[in-house]
Amino acid sequence: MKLIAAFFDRPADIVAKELLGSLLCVKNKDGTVVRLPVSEVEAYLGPHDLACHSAKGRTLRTETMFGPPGTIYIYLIYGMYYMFNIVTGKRDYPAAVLIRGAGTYDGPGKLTKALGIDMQVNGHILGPASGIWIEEPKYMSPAEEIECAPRIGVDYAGEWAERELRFILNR
DNA sequence: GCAGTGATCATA
DNA sequence: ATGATCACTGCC
Repeated sequence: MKLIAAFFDRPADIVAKELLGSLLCVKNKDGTVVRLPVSEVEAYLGPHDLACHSAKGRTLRTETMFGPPGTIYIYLIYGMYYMFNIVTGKRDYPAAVLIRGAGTYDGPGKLTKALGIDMQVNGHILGPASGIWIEEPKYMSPAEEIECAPRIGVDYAGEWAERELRFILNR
C-alpha cells in the first residue's frame, strides 16, 4: 500500500521514525521496480531547527521544502552527491526527512547513486508519476528496534547538532 | 586524516 | 565577480 500525503503531513521526527522499515520503491527505465526497506533516516524539523536548510530562509534551493507533504527534495552536496529527502508537514512549512540508508546501501550519497536519483525528481510528488514512492511497512517498528543518535555533519548547528534526530533500524 | 568537487548564497 | 560553505565518500 503506497503512503499518501496524509502520512507525511506530520512532524518530521514522527514521520522519520515511521518510515523505518517501510519500502522505498524506485521504478527503473525498463519498468522493473526496486523495493528497499528504509534502514536509516534523519529528521529536519523546520525553520527553528538550525541544522535544517530552511533555517537560513526561503531560497532557490530550499524552495522545494516549502511544497506540500510528500514532495521529493533533492539537493547536490560537495559537488558530487545527491541527497534524497521527503518534505513533511503542511505546504509552506519547510521540514523534511533525509533517507540515509535503505536495503544494503548505507550512506545517503551512495543510496542515490545506486538508485540513479538526481535533481530531475526534485520538487516532484512521491508516486507512480515521479517513479519514486514509499510503501507502508508490514508493521510499525517497535521502539526497542529503533536506535536514536545525533545527526551527521551538522556540527555548525549548535545545540541542535546534539538533538537525537537520527533514527536507525536494528532488527 | 583529508582531498575531491561544483552548486549555492552572501557580500560587493 | 568572488569566496566560503557544504545533511559526503573514498583513499591515505
